[in-house]
Amino acid sequence: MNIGQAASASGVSAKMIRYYESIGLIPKTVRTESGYRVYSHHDVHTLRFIRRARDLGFSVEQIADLVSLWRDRERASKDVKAIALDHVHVLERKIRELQEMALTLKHLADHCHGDSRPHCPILEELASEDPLPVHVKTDAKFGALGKA
Amino acid sequence: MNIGQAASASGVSAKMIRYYESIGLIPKTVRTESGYRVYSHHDVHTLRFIRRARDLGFSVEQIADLVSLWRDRERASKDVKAIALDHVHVLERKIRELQEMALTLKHLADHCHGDSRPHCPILEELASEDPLPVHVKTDAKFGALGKA
DNA sequence: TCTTGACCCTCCCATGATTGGAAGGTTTAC
DNA sequence: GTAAACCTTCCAATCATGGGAGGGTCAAGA
Repeated sequence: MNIGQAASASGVSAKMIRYYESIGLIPKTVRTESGYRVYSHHDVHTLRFIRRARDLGFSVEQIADLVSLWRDRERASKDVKAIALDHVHVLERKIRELQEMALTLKHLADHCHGDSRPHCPILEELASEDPLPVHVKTDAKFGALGKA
Repeated sequence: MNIGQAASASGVSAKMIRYYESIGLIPKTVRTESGYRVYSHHDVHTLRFIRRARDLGFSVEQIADLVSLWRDRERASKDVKAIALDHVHVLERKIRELQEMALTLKHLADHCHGDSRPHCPILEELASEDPLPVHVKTDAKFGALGKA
């Protein structure tokens, strides 16, 4: 199977498959004489595993750990669970941060007439010297939240 | 005021101040003879405005719009409100995505004994050929959610 | 057999916001 | 006068992903 077929069978783009190979998340494949990468159904299975883990928001680093646990028949399930729960906590923290932002903003927007006049509590609040009301005390690292 | 003082007064790092200048979010400042940037209290006020908007998760592009509306005494408040509400919707979508991920993961973790034995429903689910249960149907773009 | 289009290859670049560092000049306080 | 604490510019890295250029390969049809 060529990379394109492996890509559509796994849901991981050809670009990403090459990238995963380059960073060592997946091993280097066999190549044809002319240099084309060749994939087996087993490889596709692994790629699908990776894609599912990505869909759950795991980082590539965590996925590497999960894949190696997956391959390890002697693994302890607590090791897997620890990674999963750790990630749950990260997700929950992000969720809380976003909720605080959304709540604060909604509150501000509620108080803005939203008409053609210039008066606007949203801008006033942003321009204020006082601490932002309730909710907001952001971990600024979170920044603009990935790309839209 | 030097850039370091402006940074600590505004909460925006010197690095970021230079960056904001380089991308045109803030205008180029006056310089001393020796090339040091000089900031006024007014500049610091603007930087603080920017920082607050960042804390609420606005992108630099949106902040540019907000700053120009802020400066515009003839602005219509509906323009500001539109940006804010648009952002609220983006936030809410992200929140929903993360909640789906967290819920799915928690569900899987709940069914994992987390002991020293290898059996693990989390890995089984990731390795499964079937669609992920409930919750998950991710906008993969969201990926690893910024940096930990 | 030749051509064409659909593949594949490897590089490099860009994203967004931010931090880090190197190499070098300036200011300040002792 | 010197050392520390600033400042300057430029370059690189982060993380996962996509885009594209420039070039080779393969399969199907004329």
